[in-house]
Amino acid sequence: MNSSASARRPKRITIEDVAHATGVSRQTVSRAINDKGEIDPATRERILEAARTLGYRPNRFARAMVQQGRVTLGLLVPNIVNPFFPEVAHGVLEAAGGLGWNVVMHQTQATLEGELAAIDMAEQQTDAFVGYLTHAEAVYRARRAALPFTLLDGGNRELHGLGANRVDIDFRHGLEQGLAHLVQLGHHRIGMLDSGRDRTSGLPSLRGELFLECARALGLTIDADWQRGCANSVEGGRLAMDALLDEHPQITAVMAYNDTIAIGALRAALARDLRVPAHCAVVGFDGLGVSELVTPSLTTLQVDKERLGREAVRLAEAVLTEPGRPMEVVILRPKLIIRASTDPAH
Amino acid sequence: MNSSASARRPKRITIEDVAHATGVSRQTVSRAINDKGEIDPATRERILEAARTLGYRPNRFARAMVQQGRVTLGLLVPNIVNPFFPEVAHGVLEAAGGLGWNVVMHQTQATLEGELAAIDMAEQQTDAFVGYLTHAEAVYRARRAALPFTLLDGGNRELHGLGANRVDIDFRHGLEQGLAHLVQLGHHRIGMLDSGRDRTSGLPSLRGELFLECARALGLTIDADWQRGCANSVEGGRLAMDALLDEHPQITAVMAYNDTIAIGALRAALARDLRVPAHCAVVGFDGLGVSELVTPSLTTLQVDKERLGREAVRLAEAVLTEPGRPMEVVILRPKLIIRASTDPAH
DNA sequence: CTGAAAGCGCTTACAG
DNA sequence: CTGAAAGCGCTTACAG
Repeated sequence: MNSSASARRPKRITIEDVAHATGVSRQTVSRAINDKGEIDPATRERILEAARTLGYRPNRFARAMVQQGRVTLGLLVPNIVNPFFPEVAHGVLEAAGGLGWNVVMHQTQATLEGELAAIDMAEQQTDAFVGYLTHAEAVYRARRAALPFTLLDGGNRELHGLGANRVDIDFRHGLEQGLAHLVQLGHHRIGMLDSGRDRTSGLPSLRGELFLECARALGLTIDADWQRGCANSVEGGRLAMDALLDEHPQITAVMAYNDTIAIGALRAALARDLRVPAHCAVVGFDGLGVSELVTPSLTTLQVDKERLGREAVRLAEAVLTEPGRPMEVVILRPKLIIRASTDPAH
Repeated sequence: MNSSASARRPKRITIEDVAHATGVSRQTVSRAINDKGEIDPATRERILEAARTLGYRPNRFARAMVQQGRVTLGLLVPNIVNPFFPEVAHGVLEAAGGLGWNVVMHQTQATLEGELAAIDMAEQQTDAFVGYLTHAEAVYRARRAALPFTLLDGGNRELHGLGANRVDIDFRHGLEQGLAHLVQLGHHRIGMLDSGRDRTSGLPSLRGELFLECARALGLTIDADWQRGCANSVEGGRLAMDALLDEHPQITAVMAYNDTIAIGALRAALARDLRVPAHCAVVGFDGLGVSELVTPSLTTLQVDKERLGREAVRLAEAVLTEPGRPMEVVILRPKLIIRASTDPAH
């Protein structure tokens, strides 16, 4: 009789309990709780009082089932502490809030297990999700879940063929602008601090590849050695920049995979008493808030991260409204922000 | 017959529809969907196929009602873009994830309306919430909601008497350490860049008040004019520091309300060709990641923001498990991190 | 102003 | 291996 389940769960207080305690029916309690009219103020007070003392809270699932519950959106980010993602999250939260949607957030750490776990949660608890998936297997799982989702582009090539709604960043256009800016300033020996993520395969990242293409299109000759993978951190950028300058002192400018790595590059240059940009110019990517606060301030390709989030929600809303809808890809162009790390006049 | 409600909502596909389409009963469909045993593999496939083509997804509210749904925790932050809060959120997400809880996030903008709206959402959609409430009225609403919650300390004095579970920051201990550090370096004319938030009342903030108390305890004489309110931004700190240095050039060090304001102070000093720390030392508060990246790097009182989040979840879990539980206040001590903005040897 | 009935969409025993 | 019954905790018409 006293099963372990009933022993553990203290048996939740229901509307029935309040009804009993007050000597009225369930729906009279419902009227009081939901502040409907058509109820005697005195009994209303009596019921509310009883509900309070019993600690009654309506079961939100039961309520949601009969009314129709609010839409809940899952948001998957690798890690909210990485300063790129709070801005994306902000855009998502604002847009979702405007629709009256709830947002439940999951961190995936960009690992396969993390992504699969987040998808499983999303499948159970949400109506759709948006966010970053870095493993093709995770995308397959998401599709099998028959749950509408919108992918945000982390620059992972493999995911492009997978036919999901996406919000992409136009990395090529960003790199073109950055390189053209450097060329205009007279640089032609330009290195790149690439992400290390894809380097296990021995290949440059998508951004790294586009860098080479754009450089060629501008008539630059880039030695293969001038492009180095590094860990995605300030320290990673510092180490890679240090090695790059050791080996190839003729380089006069570097483009970084992102601002975090670029800040590491600034540190390496300054630690060797190299002047930035006089001896070596540095360009970042992403336009994090911190890029404006470091010394020298960082020239960067600013991505509208809030808009990224807003567009993702817009696509999610579109799919939810119109299930058969053809796939849509939104492409956002980064904007070149010129600062002191390339422009001495800044 | 074609009411506007039914016209708008396309009528959701239910388990019954799948059962009809396949010619089996509801619970056979349930078995197939939930991958239970005791089902003929062939019918299972047939059902799954039909479910896919019909676009069937189990109603999560119905399911949650009969099983017992996962706990959902509300997380209220002023704004996720402010770099203090992602770390708190990270702690919350990690701790909640460990309990198998979902987290739904709300931004309040620290306005009364924002906080009330978030509480209303939390009341409907969650089992408990944690986060920042800056208005006493919002705390009253939260208590009336009979929903367990844990407040995180934003330094708002008014909220301390309200008898809610809290995780506080020991501002006094932090300021003591910061001031003692400055005194040890030989500073005795020390200014403070205070928050502007509470200055409408003409009073210093809680942190500002504690600053004065600690300074007195150390035998320092602080002119009332040396303490200035400012907007909570880099620019706010810059403007206030500029004015402070104009009016009181004898000041040799400043403590800031937080790192953001301190970074503004650094900028103001450097713009006047004052050397930091030789001409003026600067101490921040919070220990944001950016404090390490600016030049000079910023001495600060580091708050363990992730732990803040974890403790909040722990308290929420405790209240949920043991409803009658006495109030608990956890107090976290900031840690002095000495860097170049005070220590020339750094 | 209040209550009896029906139903929201599922799952969980229990028969067969 | 499959189905008829009961029930999860609410709200929404509908009577009275």
